[in-house]
Amino acid sequence: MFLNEKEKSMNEGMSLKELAETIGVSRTTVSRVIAGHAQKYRISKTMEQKVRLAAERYGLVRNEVAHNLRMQKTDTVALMIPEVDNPFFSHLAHVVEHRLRESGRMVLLCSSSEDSAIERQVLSMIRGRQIDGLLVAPVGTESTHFKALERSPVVFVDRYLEDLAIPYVTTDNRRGGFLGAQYLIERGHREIAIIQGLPEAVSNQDRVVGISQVLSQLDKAIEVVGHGFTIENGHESTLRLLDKETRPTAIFTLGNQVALGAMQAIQSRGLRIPDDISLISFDDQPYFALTCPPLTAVKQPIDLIAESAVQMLLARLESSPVSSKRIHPHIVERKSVSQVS
Amino acid sequence: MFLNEKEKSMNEGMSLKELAETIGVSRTTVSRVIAGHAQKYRISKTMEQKVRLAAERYGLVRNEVAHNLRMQKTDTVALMIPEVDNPFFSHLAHVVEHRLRESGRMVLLCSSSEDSAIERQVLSMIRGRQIDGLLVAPVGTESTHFKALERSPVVFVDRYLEDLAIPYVTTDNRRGGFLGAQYLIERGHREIAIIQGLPEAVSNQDRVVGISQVLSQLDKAIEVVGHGFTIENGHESTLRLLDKETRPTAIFTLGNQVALGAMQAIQSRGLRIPDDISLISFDDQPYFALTCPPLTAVKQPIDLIAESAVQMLLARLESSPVSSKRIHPHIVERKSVSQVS
DNA sequence: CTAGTTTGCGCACTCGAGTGTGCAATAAGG
DNA sequence: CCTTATTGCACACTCGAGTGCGCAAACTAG
Repeated sequence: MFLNEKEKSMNEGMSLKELAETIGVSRTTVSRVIAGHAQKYRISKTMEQKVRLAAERYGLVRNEVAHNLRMQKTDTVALMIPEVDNPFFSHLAHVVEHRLRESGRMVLLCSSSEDSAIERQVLSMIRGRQIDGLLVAPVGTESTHFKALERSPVVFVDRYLEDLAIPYVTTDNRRGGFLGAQYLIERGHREIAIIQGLPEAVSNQDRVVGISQVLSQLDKAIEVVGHGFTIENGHESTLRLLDKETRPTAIFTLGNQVALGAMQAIQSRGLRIPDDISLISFDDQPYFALTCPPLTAVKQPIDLIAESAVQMLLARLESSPVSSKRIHPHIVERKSVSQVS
Repeated sequence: MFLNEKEKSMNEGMSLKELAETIGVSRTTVSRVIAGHAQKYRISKTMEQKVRLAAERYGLVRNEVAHNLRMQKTDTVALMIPEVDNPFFSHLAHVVEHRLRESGRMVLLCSSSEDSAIERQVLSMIRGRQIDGLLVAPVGTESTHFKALERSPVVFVDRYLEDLAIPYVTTDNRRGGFLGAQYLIERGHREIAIIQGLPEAVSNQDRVVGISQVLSQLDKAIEVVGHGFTIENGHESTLRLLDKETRPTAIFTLGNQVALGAMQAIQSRGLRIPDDISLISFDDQPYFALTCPPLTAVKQPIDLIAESAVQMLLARLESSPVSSKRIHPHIVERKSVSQVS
């Protein structure tokens, strides 16, 4: 597009090659002036001005594809996340896009739909596209298809694969799990149910580990149910929990969408939060302050995670050494957890 | 990346050129086999098999940049939206990415941050990148920088510029505004305040027009305040409304984030919805069902909008004729609007 | 006015893949 | 067995921009 119009006459869009022809100089010269190498290649001031003016006048638009081929880079970074429409990831994408644009790069948006097969498919689609780097939240724990990328500028974000030499930025999920569980324990809860997101996701696993560290001190075995960072999972898992003979006194959901589903389910059963049952969730979102009741949550500093990940990737692009980061979450206390006597 | 490793020995990633050299045939032949043109160019079955096997064995990865240069297309579509982290747009992006991937294309994610200057900057960044098409929700009403794209495969989504010959898919915002206002009127509301999103956005303007059609029948002049599809705008505008001597009996917010801010503000003043004041919002979101109280909203069929836009773009890529679409919204009734006597 | 230096610019190559055409080797026909 | 058709493959070009190097013209110096 953009260049296949017939009306070349209008001042929009003329390739470097065409411009060279219209002003009657070689492409070489134009290329050098545009690249700012005029001095280096001893282009006369006169000629330089001539080219500059013409570029301005005719609206020079360099063919980036050709440029990319020659330069062996594309100023493009791929961002692969499980679902764009999970607020956690959409915010992440927002910050990433913003920061990368500031650095003159563009973002290729890839979604794995939490499906390892799609992840592999997408990976093969971006292979060969000569992207400069990759930011990815891997779906599962399978590391084979990332193995070949260990020496490439890749940074894991939110999730990671420990057995690979690929740096990552993530919430300290164990600590988050720990904090959340502790919060419940301190308020007298003993019958605590965990509704997890995707069991395969490392972030999820770490959250569960953190929670276990607290709950294992109790006699009770921890109950972890559910499958998927979705509203549906939250809804169905909660219904199942509520139907049991001994209902938990508190539910800890491990994802913002899961919490939404849980709330729906609890309300649909005519129960009240936190009077009848308490609810706390991992991953705080703005609207948690407005739900009924406002939800207490373990907040992940998404902006910080996203910016660190971009910084790290930019560092890797310059071959600077980087080291993985776990960022501390904290509890945002609202009104969804009651004190149990 | 992906190819700059030294260990070519491992079966990951060998370019067409390299593969040709390793099996001792010309690149031409490999290229033709891979492109499926074996028959057309009379490549022998034997040779074809040989190439196919080698491709499989060595893990052929074609250099897409070179391919793109030669083919004058990139199988990439740019999606330019104001903010990725507005749930409306993140869902839109989700569907778009999904559908385009199914068609073998990738998505270049661009954000304009509701800023016309950034929009222009981004537009110039994708110019020359030889993208196949563009899906865009334009920021304002300025059409000059899109003028040059009239004959290119561009589709406006959610917002549009009527004076350009560029097709669009959008909610029928006038009708949505009409429905929402009518809903309030029918329930006895007369003092209605509108908190708009961005006044420059066509979608917003149309909503206001639709509302006016209903409210102009009343004696009252319509009160439209606010600026921006943000939580902050919702919050501040609402506070200002609440501080007036005659408080409106109902507020109609023209964006999902605006509604969130409005709720916060109302609650912070110790007022209750819908007893003290009613609230209805444009653009329904899943969590609206869980707020306190559940919010009544004018729902836009985002999936339908996104899919239509993609369909339309794919049609344009095949030079099929397309015509713009306005999709009907409808009211999702919940509990945030009271009957006023 | 000539020898040497500097300045200014463009040729011809590169990046990696796709394609029209030509040239051998083989097969078919008489 | 020789001619003609057919098959099989690769040369050399293309896409558009970047770059080493060389060759003229202009300038300086002797």
